[in-house]
Amino acid sequence: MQPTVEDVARAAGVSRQTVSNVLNAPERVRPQTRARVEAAIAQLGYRPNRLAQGLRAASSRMIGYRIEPVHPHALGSIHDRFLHALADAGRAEDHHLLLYTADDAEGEIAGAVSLYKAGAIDALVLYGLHPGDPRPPALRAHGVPFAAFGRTGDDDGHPWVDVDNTAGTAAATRHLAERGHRRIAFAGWPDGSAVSDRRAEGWREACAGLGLPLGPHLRGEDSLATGAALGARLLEHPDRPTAVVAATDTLAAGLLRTVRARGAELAVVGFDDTPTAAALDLSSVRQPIEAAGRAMISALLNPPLADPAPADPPLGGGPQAARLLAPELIVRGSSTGTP
Amino acid sequence: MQPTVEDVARAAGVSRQTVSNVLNAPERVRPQTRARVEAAIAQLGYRPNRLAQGLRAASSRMIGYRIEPVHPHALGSIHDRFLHALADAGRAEDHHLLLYTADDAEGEIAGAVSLYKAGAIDALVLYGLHPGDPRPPALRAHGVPFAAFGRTGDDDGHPWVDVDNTAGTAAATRHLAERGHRRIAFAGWPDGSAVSDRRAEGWREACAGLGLPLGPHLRGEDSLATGAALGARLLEHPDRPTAVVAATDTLAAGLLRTVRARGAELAVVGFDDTPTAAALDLSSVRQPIEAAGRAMISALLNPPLADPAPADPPLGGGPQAARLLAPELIVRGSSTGTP
DNA sequence: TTGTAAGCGTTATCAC
DNA sequence: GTGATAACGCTTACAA
Repeated sequence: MQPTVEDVARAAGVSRQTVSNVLNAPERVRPQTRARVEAAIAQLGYRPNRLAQGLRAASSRMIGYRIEPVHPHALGSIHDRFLHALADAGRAEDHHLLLYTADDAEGEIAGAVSLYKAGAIDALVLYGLHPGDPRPPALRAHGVPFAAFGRTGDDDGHPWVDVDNTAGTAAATRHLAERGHRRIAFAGWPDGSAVSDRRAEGWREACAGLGLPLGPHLRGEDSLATGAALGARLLEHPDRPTAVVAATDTLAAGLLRTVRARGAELAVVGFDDTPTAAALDLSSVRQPIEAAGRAMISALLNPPLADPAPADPPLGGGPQAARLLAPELIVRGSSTGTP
Repeated sequence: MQPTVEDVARAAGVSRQTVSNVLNAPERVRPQTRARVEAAIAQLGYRPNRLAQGLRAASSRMIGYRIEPVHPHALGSIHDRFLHALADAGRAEDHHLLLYTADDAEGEIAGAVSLYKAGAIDALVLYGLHPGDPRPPALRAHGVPFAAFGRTGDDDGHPWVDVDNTAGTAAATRHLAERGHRRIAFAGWPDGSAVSDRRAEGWREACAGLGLPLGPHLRGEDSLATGAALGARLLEHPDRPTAVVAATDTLAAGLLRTVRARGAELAVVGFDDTPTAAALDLSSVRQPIEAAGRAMISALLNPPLADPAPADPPLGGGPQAARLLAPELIVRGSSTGTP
């Protein structure tokens, strides 16, 4: 059994509430008394019980996070970096992450709502958002506070943080142009993926800004095999590019495999700077995940959660701008040959 | 505000305790009454408050887990698989993971003790154990229950689960021998790493069992660059091997880079089956992490935590045996050429 | 400044 | 089978 306020009070020769005051409103306690209480706390190794605090305060100081199964195709991900960043940012605010699993988005919602209603979590962190994502509206309907890492396109009702994907591929494209490449392709996922679209947009805009013709825009699912196949298509393309920007490291790794297997010359830049990128000597765009984690926690704990006054001016504007974080290009050997 | 037992009781026209009985001892309640209460629960969306339950039961149903910063050298890791497995195994038992961060082992201990004393966690999961690891004795001294994934060599006082590293490299070695290799090297970390030692042992024993001469045993820190350097040493070795078993995928990837850059022939098998292994077409030994996660949770929640009777027979023997899990060799292109 | 009293939501005990 | 009472550990009015 752990010591309680009562034990501390007895040891210090004061009442239970004085101990509480020492912890929560020290200025109200005579220094001498305070010192005695603090000595007792230290000596007994007393820690306030978080469950009791939470029950009283109606706040568990826990943030829910659904951990997804590791996708077998994708090469390592930045997910573990994100999780660590989140946990670390929470530490400063005395909040912790509560991990849970679910089989699908529906189960994720049900699990989150259940944890919230049970008072196990105060809020939720969502990631991997996509257009039409069912989670934000569902959580909103159930009154579960949350912040999102990524956007769905309909993000006005909740705090979010995102990485400026467009800026990332634009930087990659400019880097390639600086190395002398004039014909730069892009490899992304199919159709309506908002992330891939934004990354393609950065490439397109950068090419336009530089006065370069637009190279081929290839699409395929995010796997190594697809990347390799796209590489073959690129090398056999009638209008063969000398460089390619890929929407992910996985695709880039596939491209690179084909390129290297054939001894061909094709500069490649990936996205995410996964550990695999370093292993393959692949240039890649690195997301500022640590900053994103801090921004998420801050978004969750500061205005939205603390003061949900209904008639206040909407969030937008100032703070929102700081939530779009700029990525950084990491240059390696895969993009530094000459065309 | 969420509904409470009281609300449910009022809605069902019974008393608070009857509601509690419906949840915790349904057989004691007349079916008719029970149905009425259950309807009220469903209609109100009532969920028992976990904080209140925890306070009452002196158990938070939370398991602490320190998430370490991502090691920048290592290629992806199996850590995210482990974490998911753990969280998923906990779900079945209605337990959740509480993530926390720390700067070093000392901070990890302090954090864990603090969380435990605060009633925020019931127990801890440790991983990355090494001989002389300060954590088990410290936690034991503070009375914090824990289970370890991995062994320190002095593991009698706590539940643990480990992967049979020796069996893994032995399987890799036999696989290479079957492909016709007669001279097989090993690349591991330096000195007293228990894990590397066990992996080297599997290779050594398998070679002996097969009547093969022992190839060179190289050592270096776990990085890509080191792997690449070891690869060069191997290719220039006076007694050049035709295959090598590496203690990690990171070392294997480095070896492979040198091998492929020089167009040399050297079969390589890694360890961990990280996503990078698939990317590099690298054969690798895959740890049964999902099973390990389940075993950890089970070790934590079943005998040790539920019934810490002091004078009982020690754990050893039967259950212990099942805690050493057999890995699986995943064969890919890096080891299927002929010597 | 310090102490008294009440309540957060749950469950176990014990009468009825 | 059901209902009143108490207790888990903490905090916050409020009174001394």
